Amino acid sequence: MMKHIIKNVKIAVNEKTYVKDPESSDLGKRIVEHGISLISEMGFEKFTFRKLGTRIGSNESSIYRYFENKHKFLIYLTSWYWGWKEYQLVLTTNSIQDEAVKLEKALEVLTEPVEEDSSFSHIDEVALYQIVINEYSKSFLTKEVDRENKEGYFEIYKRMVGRLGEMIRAVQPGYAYAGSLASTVMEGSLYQHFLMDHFPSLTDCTDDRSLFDYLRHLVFSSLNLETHG
Amino acid sequence: MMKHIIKNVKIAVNEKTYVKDPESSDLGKRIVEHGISLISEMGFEKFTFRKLGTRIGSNESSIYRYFENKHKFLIYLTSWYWGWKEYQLVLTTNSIQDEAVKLEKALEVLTEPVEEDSSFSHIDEVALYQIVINEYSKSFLTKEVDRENKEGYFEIYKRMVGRLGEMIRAVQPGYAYAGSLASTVMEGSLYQHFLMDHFPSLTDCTDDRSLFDYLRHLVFSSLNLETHG
DNA sequence: TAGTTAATGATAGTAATACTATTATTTTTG
DNA sequence: CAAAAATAATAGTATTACTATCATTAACTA
Repeated sequence: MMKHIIKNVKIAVNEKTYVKDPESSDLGKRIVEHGISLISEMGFEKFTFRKLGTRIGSNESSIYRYFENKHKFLIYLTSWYWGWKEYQLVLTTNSIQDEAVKLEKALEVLTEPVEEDSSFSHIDEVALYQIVINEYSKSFLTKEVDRENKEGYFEIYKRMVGRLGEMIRAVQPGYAYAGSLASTVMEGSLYQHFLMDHFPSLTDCTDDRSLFDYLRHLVFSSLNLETHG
Repeated sequence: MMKHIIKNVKIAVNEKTYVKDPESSDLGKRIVEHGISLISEMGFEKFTFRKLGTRIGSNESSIYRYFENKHKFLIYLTSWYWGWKEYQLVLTTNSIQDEAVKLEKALEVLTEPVEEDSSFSHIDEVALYQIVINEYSKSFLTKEVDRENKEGYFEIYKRMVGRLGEMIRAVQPGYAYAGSLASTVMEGSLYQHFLMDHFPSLTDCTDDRSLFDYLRHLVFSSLNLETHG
C-alpha cells in the first residue's frame, strides 16, 4: 500500500557508515542485497565479509572498499530500515488531523507486517526486518556507543523515537513520560516479535495484529484514553 | 536491606552452563569475580579467556575447564543475576497480601539501585548489573536460541517473567496481556537504564526513582488502576 | 608417608577472523 | 586510445577461539 506513491526516493543514511556509497554501483547494491540474505541466514556473529565475497563471486577486499567493517555494515542496514520506516510513518500520518488517530496509525505502521517494497529492488525488506529484530540491539550495545552516537550513527532511530514521542505529547500534553513510552514502544515492538518467534510463553501476542492491540492498549491507557479500535 | 536474612544461600544456575561448578573452588570463584570486572570494563566482544587468564595470573586452559566458551560464561553470569533478583523478589513480595501492593513492590525490586550483597563476596553485583544491562540481550539474540532455550539456559529469566505476569493477573484477571506486559517491563527496565546512560534524549527517566515511577504508571494504568504512591 | 588422583599450568598447534598492503587486471570514460 | 577508476588476486599479520598433550603441584587416602 505504501508502494509507488513517490518514485525514486532514496533513503538517506549517514555517510560515515560507509566508505563508498553502495547505492552508487552495481557491486555496492549486490553487497547490500546479499549481505542482507547472508546475515539473516547465519546471524551477525557468523557473518563475515569473506563469506559475503564468496557468495557474490567477488573479492573480500572489494567489500572493504564499501564498508569499513561488519559493524558499520550493520549500522548502515538498520539505519536504512529505520529510514524506510520513518518515511512510511510520515507519509501515513502526515495528513491526519486528529492527534489520537494519528498516534494510533503510527503504532499500526510500527507493528504491521513488513512487505517487500518494489521501489528498492536490491533490498529484501522482509529479511531486513528479521535482521532488525535479531541484531539491532547489537549495533548500540557496545563500548563505542557514545562516540558513535556523537558521530550521528543512530540519528534516524532517534528521530523516529522523537516523532513518536511528539505524537504522544500531542495527544496528552500532561503525560510526563512521552519519550520513555515512545522508546519502550519502539524497542518493545521488536522484543515482543522476538518473543513470539522464540519464547512464546513470555508473551500473549501471537501475530502482528495482537501485538498492535497490546501496544495500542499500553499507550492509550497510559494516556488515560480509550482506543478508537 | 536484603542482606543477611538467610545465610549461606546459593543461587542455583543451570548446570549445563558450566563444565565444572565455579563455586566449587577458589580458582572458579576468581574466574567469576574477575570475569565480571573484565567484561564490565572492556565489553563482551573484546573479552577473551586469554585476557582473563592473564588478569588472574592463571592459564587460559584452566578457564576452559570451568566454562566451555565465553557465551556460556555470559549465560552463567546473567542467570546468576536473575536468580539473585528472583530471590529478592520472592523474599520481598511473599508476605504481602494486597495484590496491588505486591505488584508495586515487585516493580520496586526490579528498578531499585543494585547494591553489593555481602553474602556473595566474590560477586560484584553492581558491576554484574551493568553487564546485564549492556550484554544480556546478546545471550539470546543468537541462531542457537531455540536449542539453548530447550536446554533450559533461560529458565530463571522466564520464571521471573512468569512470576511478574502472575502478579499482574492477580491484580487484574481480565487484562489480556499480562505476559507481554511482564516481559515489556523486564526488558524495558534494562533498556531505559541503557538509554539514561547513553541516549538521555530518548527517555524521561533520569534515575532509578523516575524509572520506577514510569513503569509503575505504565503497569497500573494498563490495568485501569491508580497507583498507591 | 608413599602413592594415587585431581587440579592446575605450560606449551604448542590449528583453523578462522578481521583486517592491511601491494600489485595486477578489467572497466569506464573523456 | 589513453588515463583513471574500479575491482580482483594474492599475500601477510595479529588475534581469536579453541584443542591436545604433557608437566607440575596439591589433596586425599591406604
